[in-house]
Amino acid sequence: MATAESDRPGFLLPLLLLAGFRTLIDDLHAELARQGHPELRPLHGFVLQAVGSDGTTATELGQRLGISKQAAGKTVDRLVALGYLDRADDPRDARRKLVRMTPRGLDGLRRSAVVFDQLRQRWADTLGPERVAAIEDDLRAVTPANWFRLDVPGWFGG
Amino acid sequence: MATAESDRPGFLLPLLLLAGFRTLIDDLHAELARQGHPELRPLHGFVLQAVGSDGTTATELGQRLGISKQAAGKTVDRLVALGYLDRADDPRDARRKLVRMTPRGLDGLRRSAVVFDQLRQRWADTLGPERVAAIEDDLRAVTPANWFRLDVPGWFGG
DNA sequence: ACTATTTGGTCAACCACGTTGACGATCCTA
DNA sequence: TAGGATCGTCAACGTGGTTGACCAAATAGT
Repeated sequence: MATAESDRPGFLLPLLLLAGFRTLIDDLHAELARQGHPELRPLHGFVLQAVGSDGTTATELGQRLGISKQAAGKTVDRLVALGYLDRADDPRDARRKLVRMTPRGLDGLRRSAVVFDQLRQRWADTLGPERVAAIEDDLRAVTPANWFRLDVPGWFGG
Repeated sequence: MATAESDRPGFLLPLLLLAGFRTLIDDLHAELARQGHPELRPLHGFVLQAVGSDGTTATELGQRLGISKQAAGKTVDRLVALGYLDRADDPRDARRKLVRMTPRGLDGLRRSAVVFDQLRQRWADTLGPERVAAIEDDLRAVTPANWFRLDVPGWFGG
């Protein structure tokens, strides 16, 4: 039974959306730690996703993530130190440094995708697949398109 | 027309939830800035909410927000500096410092609530009220209960 | 071909928001 | 009254952002 409209102050909606997001992220994080990636921070999966199997540069990564090239560079530094990414010179442009995924990075990304799929399935088991799909459709309808294309200003927070 | 299940990789769901959250928060933020509260950071509204009209202490605030008392203290520092909160000695316990909302803080909190209600209404205009309610019901069902009671570890992120 | 501009990466300083550890001061309890 | 718990704060640190400055390399314009 749905609660009456008057019982739903507006501040609950953002809180629930945040709760949903963080629940998924925390579960992912815990599962990745169990699967041999304890150093992978929650947002790193999205960074790996943004790097992609073709690799990128720090500047381009920054644009995709909607953050400055300096911030992207620092994030790359950390993931390089953790062994998830590496840097290589671009033979065709001596200014550019290609950022590519290492095998470990690829493993982390693949596992992230698998776990996310499992978590979504768990929601579907609880709510029914059509309601999960409805949430996705609805959120797509009320959020700017660039959000789910990953080129959004500040999607990291901050 | 809903997209087929196979078209919905799991990583889209958290992204859409985050997009929904940040869209609301950004819109709130922009509107609050327009209404005379440009310094209010997106999360400050939740802090004011947690302080409440009765006031609290830093330690208790930390428990409500699921962060350390030190972090809560620093957040209070900032909001005091901005004129949204003030501190007073507790006459019955010299260790405690009562954190209370100033008139400006109360104004910010009230406006936040109004704007959030308006934003929720805007979603209802687009999606239909029953689908917004369904999103809320569904998210309640798949997230731990403490989330929407505001006493959750690390709901700030980080 | 040689300047002038743009672009890519990095350094430095800074800020917001969190963490842990330590430590007085105060309160409560045995 | 001694011992322990609690409150606030200080300090050091980590992470994830920001701006500004700057050099080197590529590109565009004359």
